[in-house]
Amino acid sequence: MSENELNAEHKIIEAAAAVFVEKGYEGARMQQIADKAGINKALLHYYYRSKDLLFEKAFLTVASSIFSKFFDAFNTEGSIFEKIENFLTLHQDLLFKHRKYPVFFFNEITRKPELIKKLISRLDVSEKFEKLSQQFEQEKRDGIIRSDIEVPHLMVNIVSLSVFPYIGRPIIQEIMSEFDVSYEKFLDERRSMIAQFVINSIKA
Amino acid sequence: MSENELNAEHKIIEAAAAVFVEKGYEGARMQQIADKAGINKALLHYYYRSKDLLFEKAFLTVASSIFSKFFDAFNTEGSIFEKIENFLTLHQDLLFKHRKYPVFFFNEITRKPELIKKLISRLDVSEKFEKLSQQFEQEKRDGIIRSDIEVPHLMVNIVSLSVFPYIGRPIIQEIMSEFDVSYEKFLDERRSMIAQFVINSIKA
DNA sequence: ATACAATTTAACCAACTGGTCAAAAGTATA
DNA sequence: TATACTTTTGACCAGTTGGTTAAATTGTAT
Repeated sequence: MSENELNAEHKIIEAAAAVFVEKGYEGARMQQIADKAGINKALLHYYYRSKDLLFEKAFLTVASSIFSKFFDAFNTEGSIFEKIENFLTLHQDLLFKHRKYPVFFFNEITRKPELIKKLISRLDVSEKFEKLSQQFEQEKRDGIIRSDIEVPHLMVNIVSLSVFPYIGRPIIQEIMSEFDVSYEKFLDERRSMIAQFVINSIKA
Repeated sequence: MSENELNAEHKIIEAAAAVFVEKGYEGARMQQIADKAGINKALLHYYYRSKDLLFEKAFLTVASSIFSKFFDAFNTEGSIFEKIENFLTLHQDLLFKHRKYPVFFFNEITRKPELIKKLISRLDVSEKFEKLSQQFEQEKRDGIIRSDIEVPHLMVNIVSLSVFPYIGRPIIQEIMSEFDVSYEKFLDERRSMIAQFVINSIKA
C-alpha cells in the first residue's frame, strides 16, 4: 500500500469528514460520502454500521487532531505573553486552513453534547488545563499580569477573539463590504491585534 | 380575534421559528412545525408554499427583531463606556433568553449567506453603523480612547466576547465542570467582566 | 489448485420527506 | 337562504434516505 493509495477504511473517514463539515450531520448524504471516497455505499455500512457511528468516528478523529495541537502551543519556551502569541498564531493558521470547521464543530456539539465527553476523555484535557491554569496563576503572583484577572475568563476571551470572525464571517464580511473593507485584510490585521488587545488588558 | 388566539399565519411563523432554531433547517420537519402550530401540514404550504420560503420568513422575522434591538442600545445618553455597558447588558439579556439562537443563526447564514443581504437590507444597517463608527472616531480624537484602536476590530471584539460563551457552551461547560466551576455563575461573572476587559484595553 | 475468509458490489427495501389536490368547513355578502 | 370566497383538512404521491442482503470478487494461506 503506497502512501497516497489509502485503504478503504481511511478513505471513508477522510471523505466523511469533508462531507460532514461541508453539509453538517443532517445535510450530509451517505451516497455523497461514498462517491467522494470512490466506493460503494454498502461499504460504508460494512465498515461503520450506521451514519451515526461514521459521523462520530470522523468527528472525533478530526477534532482530536486539531485540539491536541492547541495545547502544544502553550508548551513552548518564553514568557506568558509569548505563549499567548504562539497559541494565537497556531490557532489562526488552523482557522485559515479550515474555515468551515468552527461553525460545523459548534453546531454539532450543540446538537449532540455527548460528543464533547468522548472528545475530552480522548485527549488528556483535565491535566493539560490544570498545568496551564497554574502557569497563569504564577504570573499573577509574580506581578506580571494583573491580579484581578480570572484565568478561566481570560482563556475564553482569547479563544473568543480568535475564532469568532470565522463563525460570524458571512455577516461581518457583508457589513464591512459596505464600507469597502477587505475581509482578508481584516483577518490578517487581527493576527497581531488580538494579542495586543489581550496583553493590553491583562498586563499589570 | 383575541390577543393570545393568534391567526394561523402568525402561529405558523412562531412554531416554525421554534422548530428551526431547535433542529436547524435540515433537521426540521414540516410535520413537526404543523403539530406545534396545531394545524394541518397542508396549511403550511397554503400560506408559505415551501419549506425554503417558510424558513426564510421565520428566519428574517426573528433575526430582524433581535438585531434592531442591538442598535438601540447605542442610541442612549452617556459616555462611550456607558454605551458599551448598555449594549453588553442588552446583548447578554437576549442571549440568556435565547440560548440556542446564536449557534442556529451562524450555522444558517453559513449554509446560505444570501440570508444576510436580505437581513441587512431590512434593517438600515449601513446608516446605523456609519453613525456608530463616527462616534468611536470622535472619542479617539477627544483622547478618551486610545488613538490606535481600529473601530471595526473593536466592534467585532465586543460581540465576540459577549456571544462566544453561548456558542461554545457545551465544551466550555464540560471543561469547567471538571474544575467544579458553575457555568451559570461563569456567565453571570462575564456580564461585568467583559465591559471591564474591553474598557481596560481601549481607554487612553 | 483449493478452501476459506475478507472485501466489494448491484439490487433492493421500508420508512420518511416535502409537497399536492380535491373536497369539506367556515365566513361574508346579496 | 343561496352564492361566492377563503381557510382547513385527510388522503395521497413521487422522490429520497439510511440501511440490508445475497452474490460476486479479491486476497490469502495451505
